[in-house]
Amino acid sequence: MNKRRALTRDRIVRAAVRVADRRGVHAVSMRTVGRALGVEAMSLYHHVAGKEDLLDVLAEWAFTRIELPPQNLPWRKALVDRAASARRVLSRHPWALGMMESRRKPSPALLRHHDAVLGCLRANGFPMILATHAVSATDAYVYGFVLTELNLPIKPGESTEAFVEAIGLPKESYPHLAEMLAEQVIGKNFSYADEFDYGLALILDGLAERLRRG
Amino acid sequence: MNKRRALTRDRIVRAAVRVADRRGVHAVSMRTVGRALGVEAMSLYHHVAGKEDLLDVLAEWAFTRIELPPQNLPWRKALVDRAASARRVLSRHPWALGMMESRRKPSPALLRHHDAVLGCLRANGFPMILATHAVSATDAYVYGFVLTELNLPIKPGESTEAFVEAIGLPKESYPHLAEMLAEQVIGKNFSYADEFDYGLALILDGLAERLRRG
DNA sequence: ACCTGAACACCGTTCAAGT
DNA sequence: ACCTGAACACCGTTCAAGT
Repeated sequence: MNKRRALTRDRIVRAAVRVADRRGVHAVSMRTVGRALGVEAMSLYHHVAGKEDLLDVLAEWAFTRIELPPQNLPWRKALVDRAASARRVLSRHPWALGMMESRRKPSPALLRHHDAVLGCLRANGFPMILATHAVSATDAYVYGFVLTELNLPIKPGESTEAFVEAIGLPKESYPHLAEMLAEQVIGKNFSYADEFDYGLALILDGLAERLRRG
Repeated sequence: MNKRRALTRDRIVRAAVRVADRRGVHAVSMRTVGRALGVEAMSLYHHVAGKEDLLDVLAEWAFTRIELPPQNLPWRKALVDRAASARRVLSRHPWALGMMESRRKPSPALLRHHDAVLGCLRANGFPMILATHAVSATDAYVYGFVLTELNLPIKPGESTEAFVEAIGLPKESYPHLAEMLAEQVIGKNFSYADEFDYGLALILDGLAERLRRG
């Protein structure tokens, strides 16, 4: 059914995203993406420089999904919204974060994003230096949180018992970890996801304090 | 020269680390690691379950490099030291962070690490809940910062001009980014690495405040 | 201009065979 | 018990050939 539609860079990216979402980045190959489009692997080379280029385009695609903050939003809400949006996108497409480390040039989508956030902070009276700190700190926190979240042995829906089970290691070796689990996880409806807001608030409170002090 | 030495899991990991450091994770294959040991790829299967297992062991190895904080250290210094150690290790072995997303069970080294940090915070009077927040927030920040640091288009030594050059995009499209570069980067001896301490201080100040308030 | 088939040098992994 | 050679089903990429 795809046979008649012309091959475009855009159709290729969307097919690659589909493959990556469903079967992981490791499954993204010139051949699987070609197959998903009903086309030979070699046809892709007319629209994409090669595998590396395909992965670059994939990373770029993910960053365009993250919502840009409106310039006139209060800064705290803008940063919270942006963090939530980034977290949502990166959680939905786990391959995107893993690719950041290996990609080269900063993607236009990332630059556009940083520019918008800086603009919003400036409009809210942030000195440029503080705006830079704010972007750097919140960015790092969001990326890192998603990274550890993806690395957790359980998915959001699962029971905390499954979590403890998954770790399942002798109490004696990890006394404080065991205490932590006993106190906060077992029996409680602990959700690691809630940690996100707490840590973000730590950073935002710090920024508010420094903005106030001038 | 390696011909006579018996093959062990340990020698295999060290060879894999060497390959990953020198030529990237993508270059780590059963065949290249075998070659590095003067052995056929198939020999590795007697000590390692397969490629996935080899990568797990590689990730585990990296985390064992991160220094554990002594229990009796003041909490703030302990967290700063640990952040610095983690950052150093993950920067030296960039493949480690990229692998977190795809690995399964939490590594013993990671559990041991968290246990030690929790222990140190508890010894410093942290309620368990606050200690959990502290570990979660600083962990996320450190991982995320290293991730963006690795993703930067320049290496620490290079000039800021090279940085601006590398971005090299029309001022009109990114007015605030351009202003930021003009104000803080060009001509100044701006170092993105310095951002690390600022953001970490934001988090640690927040924790100190919450510890004081009880 | 766009797509393809065959070919090359690589992968991970299995398995029967060697020592 | 440990190592290997050959084989299988995969990769990315080149290139000459088709339409």
